[in-house]
Amino acid sequence: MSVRVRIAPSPTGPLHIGTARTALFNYLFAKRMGGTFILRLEDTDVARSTLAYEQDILDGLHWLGLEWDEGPEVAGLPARGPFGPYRQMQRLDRYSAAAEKLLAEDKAYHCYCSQEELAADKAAQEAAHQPPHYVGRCAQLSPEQRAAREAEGRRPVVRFRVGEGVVAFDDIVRGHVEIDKTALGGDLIIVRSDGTPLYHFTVCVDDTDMEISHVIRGEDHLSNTPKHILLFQALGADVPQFAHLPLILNPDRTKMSKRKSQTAVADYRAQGYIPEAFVNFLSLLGWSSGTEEEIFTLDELAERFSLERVQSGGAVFDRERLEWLNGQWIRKLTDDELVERCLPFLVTAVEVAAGPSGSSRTPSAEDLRSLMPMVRERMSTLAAVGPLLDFLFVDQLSVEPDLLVPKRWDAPTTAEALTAARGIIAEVGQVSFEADELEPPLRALAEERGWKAGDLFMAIRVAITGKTATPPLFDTMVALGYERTLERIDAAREALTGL
RNA sequence: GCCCCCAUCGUCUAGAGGCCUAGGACGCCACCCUUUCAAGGUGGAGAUCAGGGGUUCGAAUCCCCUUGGGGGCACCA
Repeated sequence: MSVRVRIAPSPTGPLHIGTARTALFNYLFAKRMGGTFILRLEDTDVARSTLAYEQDILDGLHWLGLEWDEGPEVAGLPARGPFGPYRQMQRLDRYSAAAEKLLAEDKAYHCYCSQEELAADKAAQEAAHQPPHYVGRCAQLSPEQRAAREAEGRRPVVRFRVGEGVVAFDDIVRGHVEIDKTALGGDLIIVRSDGTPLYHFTVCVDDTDMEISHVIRGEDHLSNTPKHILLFQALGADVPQFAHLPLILNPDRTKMSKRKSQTAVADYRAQGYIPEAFVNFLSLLGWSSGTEEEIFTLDELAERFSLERVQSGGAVFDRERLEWLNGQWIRKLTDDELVERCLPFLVTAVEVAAGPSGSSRTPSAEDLRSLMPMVRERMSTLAAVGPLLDFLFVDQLSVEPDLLVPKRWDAPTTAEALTAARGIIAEVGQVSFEADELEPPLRALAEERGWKAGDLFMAIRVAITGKTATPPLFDTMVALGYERTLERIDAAREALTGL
């Protein structure tokens, strides 16, 4: 039996962390088992589905490297796979055929209950402390009764007969699960009164048609699984294997949500997280290799993954850990790769630093390439290049005057030190402006005047960068250039006289 | 309310009866390196394995109960 798994996102919002993790685990399982990974778009909620969301989801999956083997036509690319269409709105005839079949076999029936009747039932059940369920008012209507309701102009929904008893299944991650049918809420609606099918039904029809062998999804679907099993059986289909993954949680241990966490994959991407780290991080939410290694590429994960090693308790999304992993992965990239990925972040950071009226030079790939060695181990996200280098490209540096004076110093000392340092720097620059040439004479100056070298360097650092945390000072001076280094020191001296 | 699931350091986890006086990682603290910030190195604090009963010569590991947490109960997906 071949392994066929799917990810079935609904384009009613941007790609969510939880969907991405589910996609990843399905992908890894398929790769590991030599199976097929399928993408199916569940777009039957026409009111909330948009093309923009669909594009965001597709972009996100591509970004993560989760290429699907079968899927719909998207953005000009043709559909792939023999089980299409892979878009639910193109499968409506399949659902109505399946519904007709269930109706014909009396496994489903037309229900004419109004929203008001249903609401009243629910209220009564609540008052009686009973679980909400459909009372079965239309379960045994005679042809005459049906005709009477039709005559009133009522449009029926299709309800699936749930019956009595217990549904049991063996979940790959949770083990044996049994749920009594009375907990299912009564006969469930599979087709709306407007004729459009509902989620639980479409999933089962599609999974059957697409010969899905394993349904790997979030734990929030565990309670729905009996409904699906019943539907599969009624459809005369083989019931797939189920594996319910632990939920990804907010810090307060509730299901991860937009309200309490950042849930859109695109937002992390925009903040400079890289896919290698993101995939690695996601893989560790609910799964572990069983060894003490934890840095893995997508391919390495695919070699090691198994559903048996999936955790059953929920996992809090820990941003600090993601950030650490991101830094690890950034340091693994080559300079060229890093330059390519960082450049857009640097460019916008420079624009922001220059301000709406300020002028600046737009950094090039060559610029960044030469600066890479001094920043790469200082970045945990791509966006971190910004504050590390933006001051090199803005024409007018704005420095907080108070910052100019090192902690142990006062303004006159600082001015004096900058003046002395300027002289030395100017002198060195006459011959060759290099980091190795600058450091010894400046250290000598500090010694001579009885200053701590660190204080002197800090004064210069702030003067030329406007910041107290920067890449190594002498490299920074060289990167800035002789002229501009002196200009900025002069500007700082001037600013100091005002203090 | 009803049903289901879950439960090891703050967080992610290792652990499938003796190897556990519970291991690793993130974070935190200290020290080293050091011109700042990082990175790196070393060390440390941090979990009576939710609690209580069993089973067993022996339990974090098996069973039961309690407690706590979460999820699901739509003409949403």
